[in-house]
Amino acid sequence: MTTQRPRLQRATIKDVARAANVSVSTVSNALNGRTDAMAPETLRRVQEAITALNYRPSSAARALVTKRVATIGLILAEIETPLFIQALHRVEPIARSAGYNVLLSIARSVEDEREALNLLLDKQVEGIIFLSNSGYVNDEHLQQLLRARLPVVLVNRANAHAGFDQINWDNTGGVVSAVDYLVRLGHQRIAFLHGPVKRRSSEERLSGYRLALTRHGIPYREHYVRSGDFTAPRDHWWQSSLELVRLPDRPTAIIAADDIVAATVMKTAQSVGLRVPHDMSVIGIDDQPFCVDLNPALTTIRLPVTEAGGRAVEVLLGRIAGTRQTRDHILLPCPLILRDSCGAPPVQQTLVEGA
Amino acid sequence: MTTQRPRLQRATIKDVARAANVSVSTVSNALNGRTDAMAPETLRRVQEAITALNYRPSSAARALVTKRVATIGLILAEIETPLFIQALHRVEPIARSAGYNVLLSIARSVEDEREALNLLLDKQVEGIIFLSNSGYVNDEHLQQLLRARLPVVLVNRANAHAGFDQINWDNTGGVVSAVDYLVRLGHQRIAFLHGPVKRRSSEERLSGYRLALTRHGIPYREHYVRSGDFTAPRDHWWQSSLELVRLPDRPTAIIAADDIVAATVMKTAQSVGLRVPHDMSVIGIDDQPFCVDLNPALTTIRLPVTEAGGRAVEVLLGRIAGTRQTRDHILLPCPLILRDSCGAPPVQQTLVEGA
DNA sequence: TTGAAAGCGGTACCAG
DNA sequence: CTGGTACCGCTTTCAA
Repeated sequence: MTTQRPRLQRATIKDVARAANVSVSTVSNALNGRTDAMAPETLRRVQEAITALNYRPSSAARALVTKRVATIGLILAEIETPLFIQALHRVEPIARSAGYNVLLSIARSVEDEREALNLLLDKQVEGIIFLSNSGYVNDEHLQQLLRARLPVVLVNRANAHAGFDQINWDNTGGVVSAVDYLVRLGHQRIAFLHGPVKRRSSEERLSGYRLALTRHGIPYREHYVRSGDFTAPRDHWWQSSLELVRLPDRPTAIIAADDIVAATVMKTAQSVGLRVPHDMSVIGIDDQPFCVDLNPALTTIRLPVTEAGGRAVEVLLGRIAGTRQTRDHILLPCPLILRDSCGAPPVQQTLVEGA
Repeated sequence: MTTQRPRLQRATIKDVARAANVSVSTVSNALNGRTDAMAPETLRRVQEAITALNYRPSSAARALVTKRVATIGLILAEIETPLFIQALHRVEPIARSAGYNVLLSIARSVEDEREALNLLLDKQVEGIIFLSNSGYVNDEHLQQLLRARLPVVLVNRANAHAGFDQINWDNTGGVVSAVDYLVRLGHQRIAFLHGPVKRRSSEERLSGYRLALTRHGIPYREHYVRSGDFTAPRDHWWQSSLELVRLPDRPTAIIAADDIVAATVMKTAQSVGLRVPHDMSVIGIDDQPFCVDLNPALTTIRLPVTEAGGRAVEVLLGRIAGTRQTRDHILLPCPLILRDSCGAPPVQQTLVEGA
């Protein structure tokens, strides 16, 4: 009376062997493509048994002996912009087509990241991708990965880790090209609303801003630069942009911390009667899908997050396979995507000043 | 001369046992909390050995014998809106806090889903969540899951599957409350730009639209309803909204297929000189983060995707644990989020008609 | 060309 | 309270 247990047992390799009237080794050979020196008849019987029993090799058992789990881990920092997680759309398909599964963890804090890491390590993943914001955090737990020689790729990670492959994007260059573009349009009074300080991306962008200004012989003006936190209430950005817009020497162009902030800036400008881009040019950062649907469509600096994700898997898989020897440090460009939110600065303003 | 192999072996339970001078069973007991009847001294020695050797139990070995891998699978359809994938922010943390890892797959098509499913099955995940769009697709591969009695939760899945737990949201109710709201504001000429046909969500929304109109005694007018595809070029929606806006009996309010389309509608309206909401009210669907930053901030029907994800894990984990017996079929409400894109219909228009 | 048997690293039962 | 040991399902020599 063991009918108590309705849980159907999965067929094992033994069952298949028995059904096909061969030994387990033969089944194993068939399974793993070592089929050259195998009698076609035998192979056929094995395959029939497999389908008949709906056999599916136990990956746990296989992993136990081969020490390969065909899984990589992805630790994704919980990030303000919905952009980062989109990288999964690239990461998983590439991994899967190489026969790898993706174990995902969301890290909401450093402690959380540590915990997530431990779970991945328990699962003995063959490699790990970290996709983070570029905040400076305590990274010590990464050292054990170095010691364990586990393949790791760091994407957009602030701290320098000589031992790991890294993929970043060129924040500085992105802002430089934005400023260049604005100057080319005739702007001189360019404001910059930048993101959280204590973050490498912010520092790089700010330095890009200063660098470009210097190159164009435009003085850096403190009051044209404001910073904020993405997690801060939206009022903050609204307030900052309002102040900017009300300045006696109002900037004719504003580069915003991200697309959302740019949308806020446009809204603020419009609320005080300024037209974008006629009276005020605006540039965002991120290139989120909605940019094109804003009114006007937003010119923005694209962050190549998805591409970075794709490159990350490729590098990681290469390292797992042992193909790749040297440390990679890839820097992806941040192209300026031209749309409708920028134009020449208003001329009458200059006239007013001259008066 | 085995220095050839620098790959450092992980410590095994045997190593720990040896180091602590106890048997493997004792270590295993200590590991699994069967520590009540254990001499404190022994326990201490075991723990010391564990930390000293940096021991980490092999989950593969453990899975092999316990048949539990502490992993669930999530098959996410590649969906137009970036909203769905956000559910991961809720799913993974909940799963992890219950001791489960999440294996993620992106399904770009039905065949892809089938492939992804097979990989998850190979990994012997303990349960699977499907987060899909509500397109009608060939679902036969789900039947094997039913037969295998694998815990499965279907989120936003079109076809009816009596055997599975399901979580959906109330598309019909969402649109009904949007129409109700518009009617309450005084609108009678309400247009509906709806999403891809052959999708349950579209059907439900359309029926909500018709239902609400009927209730309010407003006739259904064909030319107020247009459909489109989210993957279609944005021109399509632009074209549709332009036609709507140019109608001699122009609608005073438009419910759009999603927030992006709503943004396009607002843009189109503004481009022909209409003010939103003064001359034209607009309602979106989704409630994406940028809604609040549009000009004007978009009133929209919220899709509770993230909450659905959270509920899905809870249901799944409950079923895995055997806690849950009856099939769940949860329907989440789609609340109307009031912002600034709706107002009373323009009065002069009525006057013109009367003239 | 196929089969037998020894593990992989744990768990859990049964002795002692 | 602790130890010995038979598996779990598969891979992989090594023989036949």
